[in-house]
Amino acid sequence: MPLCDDIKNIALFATLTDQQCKSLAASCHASSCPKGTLLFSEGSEAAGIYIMLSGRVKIFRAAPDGREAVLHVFGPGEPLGEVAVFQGGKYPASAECVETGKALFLPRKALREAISKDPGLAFNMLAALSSRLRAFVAKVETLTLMETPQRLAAYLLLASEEQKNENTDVVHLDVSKSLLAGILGTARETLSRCLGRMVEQGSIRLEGRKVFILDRAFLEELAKGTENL
Amino acid sequence: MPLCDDIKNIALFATLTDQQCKSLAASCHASSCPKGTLLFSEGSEAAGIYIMLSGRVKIFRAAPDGREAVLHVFGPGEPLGEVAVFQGGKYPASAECVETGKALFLPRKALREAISKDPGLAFNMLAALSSRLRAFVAKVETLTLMETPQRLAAYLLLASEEQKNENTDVVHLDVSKSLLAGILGTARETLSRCLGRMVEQGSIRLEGRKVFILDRAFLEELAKGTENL
DNA sequence: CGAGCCGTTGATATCACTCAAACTACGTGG
DNA sequence: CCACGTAGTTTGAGTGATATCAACGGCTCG
Repeated sequence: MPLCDDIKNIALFATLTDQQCKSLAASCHASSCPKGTLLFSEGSEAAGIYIMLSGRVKIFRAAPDGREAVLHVFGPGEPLGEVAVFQGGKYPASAECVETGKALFLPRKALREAISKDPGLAFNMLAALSSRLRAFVAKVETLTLMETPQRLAAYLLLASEEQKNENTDVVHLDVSKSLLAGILGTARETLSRCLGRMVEQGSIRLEGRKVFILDRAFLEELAKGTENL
Repeated sequence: MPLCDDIKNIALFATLTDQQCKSLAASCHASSCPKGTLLFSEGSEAAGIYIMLSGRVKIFRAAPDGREAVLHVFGPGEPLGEVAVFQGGKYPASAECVETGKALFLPRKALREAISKDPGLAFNMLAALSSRLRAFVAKVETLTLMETPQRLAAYLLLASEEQKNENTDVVHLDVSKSLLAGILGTARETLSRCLGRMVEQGSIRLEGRKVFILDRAFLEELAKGTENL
């Protein structure tokens, strides 16, 4: 069972025994997701959760006029759609693949059974939701009290934290600039202008999707609101 | 034990047996919270969760310049601070009492033990966090794609839904207008102006903290973005 | 080669924040 | 009973930032 190995590599299921993994593997299935695939849409009945094995998904809410609010971008190992399994029964947002990959689907019944049998899994799930909540807290904070340049600076610094495997000051944007604009809650044009001003001001250098941080201190001041662009 | 009765009335603990309630009651304690009390502040080490028995608390993040982003306002029966119990160990935001009342404190260890013993409680907790996440999804959506008048209209309609015990079209604001401005992610002045325009336009009537909805259809159109103020 | 997506730049208008001031309601203490 | 302080609220005027509309160049992919 190749699925079994996939499951063991998911942080959420790290505490499970081989036996439990097999049992889970029996009720779930993997499918390939070309870019553009809609995994589920807001308001639709929730059949279960998805976990990306590869590729990338954006979670968003769409307005009638076509604009959308990006809530998260999830990569491999991250579960999506759990909220609907535990409350309400319907997905609160839509999920669309933005980078071709594979997704694992796990029916809600199987997940609930696994949780009720294993308190460890319950705690992992609680921790996952909690960390999601933390992300939202940060998002609401930036949306409410920061303006676009500050949000952008904060994003770049955070991304460089996460990518500190390479100890240089290079951040590789793992999303398109359009999507990044969505993540920051602004328009493509505004993001473009902000980046332009940062380059002009000398705090960063741009090279495609690579961002070279030239003046980290300045970005930090900017994120704190001490400085202006 | 009066605490035991209090615990049974909390939705989160509805599934617990009398025995389990007693055990929980033994490890928690209630305290009075005058308006202005800071229950905890962001970044501080989390000792456990609080559950309001009466009164009201606002959860917020503060910026260095004194402005703040209001994340939630919780009333009786709602737990706060759970995120830190399951992940990270530190509170992600601050909690301040905005209406004098009483709060129950439950140490994290006691909560974790209770959850590991009772899958039902684990599911209740997962449901509570999930519904919190739904609230955040809605909040991020309004912050990202709506402007203040639309957010206000959406808030009024939602509040009138929740207060449909009285079948009239009267919404009683349970928070001060300043706090409401914080909840909507805007400035006091802007909120004041928006309300003024609504009154002028004829869709609502104001009387202290009471809002009379005169033209519900208009507010609905406004919230959808179809109409303007 | 054309279609479509991505990214940039410019011009314009509008919204909302900031600063500033007055006005209410409420409770306290003289 | 009134003067006073505080907290809450409203209004005005000015300014800055961002969304929107529009046009253009680059890129990939069929």
